[in-house]
Amino acid sequence: MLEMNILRSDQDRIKTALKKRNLTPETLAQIDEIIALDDSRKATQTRLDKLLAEANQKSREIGQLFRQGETEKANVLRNEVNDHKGEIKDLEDNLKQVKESLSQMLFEIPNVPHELVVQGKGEEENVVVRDWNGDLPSFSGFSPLPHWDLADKYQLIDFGLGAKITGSGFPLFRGKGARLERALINFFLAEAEKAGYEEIIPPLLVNPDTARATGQLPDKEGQMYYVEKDDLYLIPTAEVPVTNMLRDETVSLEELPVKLTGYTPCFRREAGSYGSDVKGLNRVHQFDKVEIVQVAHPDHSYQILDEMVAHVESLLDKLELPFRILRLCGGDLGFTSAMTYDFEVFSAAQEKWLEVSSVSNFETYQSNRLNLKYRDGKSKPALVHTLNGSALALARIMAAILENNQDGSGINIPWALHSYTGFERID
RNA sequence: GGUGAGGUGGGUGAGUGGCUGAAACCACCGGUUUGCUAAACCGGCGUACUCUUAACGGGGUACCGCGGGUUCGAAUCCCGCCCUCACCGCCA
Repeated sequence: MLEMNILRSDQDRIKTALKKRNLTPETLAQIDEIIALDDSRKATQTRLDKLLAEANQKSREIGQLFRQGETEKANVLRNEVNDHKGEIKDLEDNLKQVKESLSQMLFEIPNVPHELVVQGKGEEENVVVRDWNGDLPSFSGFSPLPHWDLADKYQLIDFGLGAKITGSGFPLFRGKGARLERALINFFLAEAEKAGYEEIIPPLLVNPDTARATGQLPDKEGQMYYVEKDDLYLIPTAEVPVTNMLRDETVSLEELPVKLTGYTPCFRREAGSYGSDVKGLNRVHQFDKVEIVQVAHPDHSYQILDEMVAHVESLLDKLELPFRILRLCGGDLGFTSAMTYDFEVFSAAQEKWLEVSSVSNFETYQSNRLNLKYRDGKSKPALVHTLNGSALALARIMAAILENNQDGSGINIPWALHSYTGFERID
């Protein structure tokens, strides 16, 4: 969530920037409400502190008087303290309530877009910052099959069995399909470790505090699978457990940037999706993903964002996949992000660009909720910037690899994966 | 799941109702000393909120796992929850 003191001191800039998200006027008006409510919070706080100070003072005197045997005077004071108890209780309750509604209202204000982010309604207005200028895969002598047909033909993925065991959107990988999946995971992890990321294998279920801290709750509650009996959520991305490792921590300057990577399956209910978008691997309830996370000094976070984008580029280069990079416009930008680059890979048979990675700088939006700070020696602890990105999401990469590398009689595995798969071709 | 012990500041750890925001030690920072290092000595050393100040700073409040309660007053007493450790049960 946004920082209250910045919201107060910088509200014009923030309002202007938030307009890029095409927010309703009501949402923008909420900022004024928040500030007004915060004013009343301060007043209540001040009044309460004053009463408590008095009560504390008198309590100390009572102790002294009792020791001196002056019980009468003590009793007078005791009654005085009791007289204010009602008001103190009211103020405390009021304060608690106000704080709660304040944070609830703050949760509803999305992050402030970076100045490079353009205004826009939706994905059509995203800015292509790096287009694909090479050739797109072309096929002669046969018509390319979409990946779900290839998966079937070469027995790589069995969607029917997945549906039988669990339901639709839970693919079952088998044989060379399973090995290719595992090869991709290992390849991505190895590349991340080469780039200096520490590998994490986190829990796949998280408690509500954790889900709240990275912003999945209350925002995306309906998108997560929930285990009611134990009050736990299945993670929609490794970002959730990995970023929460640092919740309520203060890191020293030398520890920055913290670089973490983790492979996990990701679980998403994807309520409301339908049509060709969900065919095959395009949109599934369970998929594998290697995530990269960085915790950075605010002065360096955009440099680090570029570094992370370059890392994802290098992965796609090595996989020989045609891709383009978009900077999301205000309307398409995620709720918690200040700037996001999306990577799209061309899937040759579907003739579609598929989103395979999203790399974002959250600035202090996440760290504020996480209470994640750094200390630079002398000054007070300050909030860090957090960033994360997929490097990469497996399902759609798999789809693109299968479709782009088919030659009519089989599928050629990209060279970079050979040592991970142990085979060079599927046929 | 059962029983027992325990959760105090960056760490170890004292503290069973007021003089304890919290001893002591370690770590850390500053200083004295020193050819350098070390040692010794002196000083400093939590966070959040709030009021005040041009600022340095100063005042107040809250926080001893979390949430309630008792009391004029709670780290300390009571209740609930969470977590850790040990043993038992179950188990990949």
